[in-house]
Amino acid sequence: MQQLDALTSLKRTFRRGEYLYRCGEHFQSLFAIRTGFFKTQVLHEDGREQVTGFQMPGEIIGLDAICTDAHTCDAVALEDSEICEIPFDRLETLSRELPSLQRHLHKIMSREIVRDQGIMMLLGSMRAEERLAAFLLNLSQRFSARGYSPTSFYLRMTRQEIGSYLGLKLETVSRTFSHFQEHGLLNVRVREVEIMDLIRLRSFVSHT
Amino acid sequence: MQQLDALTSLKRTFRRGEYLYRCGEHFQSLFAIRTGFFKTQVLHEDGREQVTGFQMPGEIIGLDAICTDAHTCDAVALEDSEICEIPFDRLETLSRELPSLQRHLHKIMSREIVRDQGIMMLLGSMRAEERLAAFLLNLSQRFSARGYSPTSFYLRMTRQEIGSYLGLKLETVSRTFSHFQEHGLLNVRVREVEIMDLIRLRSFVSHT
DNA sequence: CGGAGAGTTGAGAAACCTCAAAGCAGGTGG
DNA sequence: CCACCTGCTTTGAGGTTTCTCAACTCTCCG
Repeated sequence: MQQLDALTSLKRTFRRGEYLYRCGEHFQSLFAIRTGFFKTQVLHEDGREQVTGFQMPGEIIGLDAICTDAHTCDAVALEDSEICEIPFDRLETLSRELPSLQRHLHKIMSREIVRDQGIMMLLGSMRAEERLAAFLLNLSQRFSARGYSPTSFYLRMTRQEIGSYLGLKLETVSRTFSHFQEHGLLNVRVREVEIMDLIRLRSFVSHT
Repeated sequence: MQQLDALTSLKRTFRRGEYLYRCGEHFQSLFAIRTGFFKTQVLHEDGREQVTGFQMPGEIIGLDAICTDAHTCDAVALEDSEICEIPFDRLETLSRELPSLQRHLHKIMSREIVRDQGIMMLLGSMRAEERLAAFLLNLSQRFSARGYSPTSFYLRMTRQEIGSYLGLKLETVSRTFSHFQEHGLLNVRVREVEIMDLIRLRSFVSHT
């Protein structure tokens, strides 16, 4: 347990807009978010960007870098944040001694794979309304799990970042928000979202 | 080493169309493909399917199931295949004793995460021609790495399966193949593909 | 030789994107 | 403390890509 504490004792803070790491940098540590909000993104050579995820407190980032010892994406703070740095070689050493830690690490990596499958589903076979509904429900569920309101929250990311994540243009995201509002599903005031009809929003994702 | 051999001694064969596992089944083992070809797919409740990957010899499948002890997708043989079953609890036990095995496992899981990121990029920000070009180049590279021709190969999957993987309809896949052929990039005869201009095909993905 | 599944091609419709203009909000410097 | 500036958001109109529906062809088996 002392060892576990030691493993998570390295804390650092980041201002909004600061990079936690950049694509290509040498990999040494995973990062656990304590407070704040991050995005991860892959940049294509021609300037196109793909946001690959939005991370909240309690989530681990950097797993993609293990396979090549170099980060394969950027991680950027979307608001002032605090993270724990977890040196990966020490995590591996410790997980050889603690089977429960080993299993936990494997589950975290596996969960990331499952999360990515869900995004593939979203990008590959849903239309704009379904994608945005799925996105909002995912945020709702994650805020809820952290003790915040599942129906009322503040978006830390721009329309363009949402669009990049969902494979849509920012105008389409904006229009879809307006569309949901017209139909009484949401109240949106720029980044402040209030879900008015969670049930109907869910039905968008599962059947329509 | 004896232990490693024991770990991979469970072999099974599958006929084309047979399921290696199905979504929801209890998770016990990872599977290493020895010969053959598989696809993995997620089925949505309303019948939509999303192909999440095509797997070749040497690749490991089942990693998604670790996090919940249940498979989150189906794995189906696309041709007669042979696999090694790797009981996961024994793999974990052994990897606690062999740091190099532990590291290897982590790299495999991380590589899967990176692969998924690449697909997100593809689905989120590429158009049909770019997607198909990227897909073909990926196959080319993987066949090449296994000692087969990088320019001439047989597709084990249907147009619909390619389309599902790439987030396109089968007609669009078919048209895009024809389009590539008209422009002298490929020769396609149904499932037999010959890449005529690898360079130009690459330029499709990186810049156009 | 016949049937079933897979693939190709065409025409029209729908979804989404592009370009453009205008409105808003938040931060900064005077 | 206010005015301005910048970046973000909204909304509209028209264009493009991809989808849908349909017909036809091909290939592989039995």
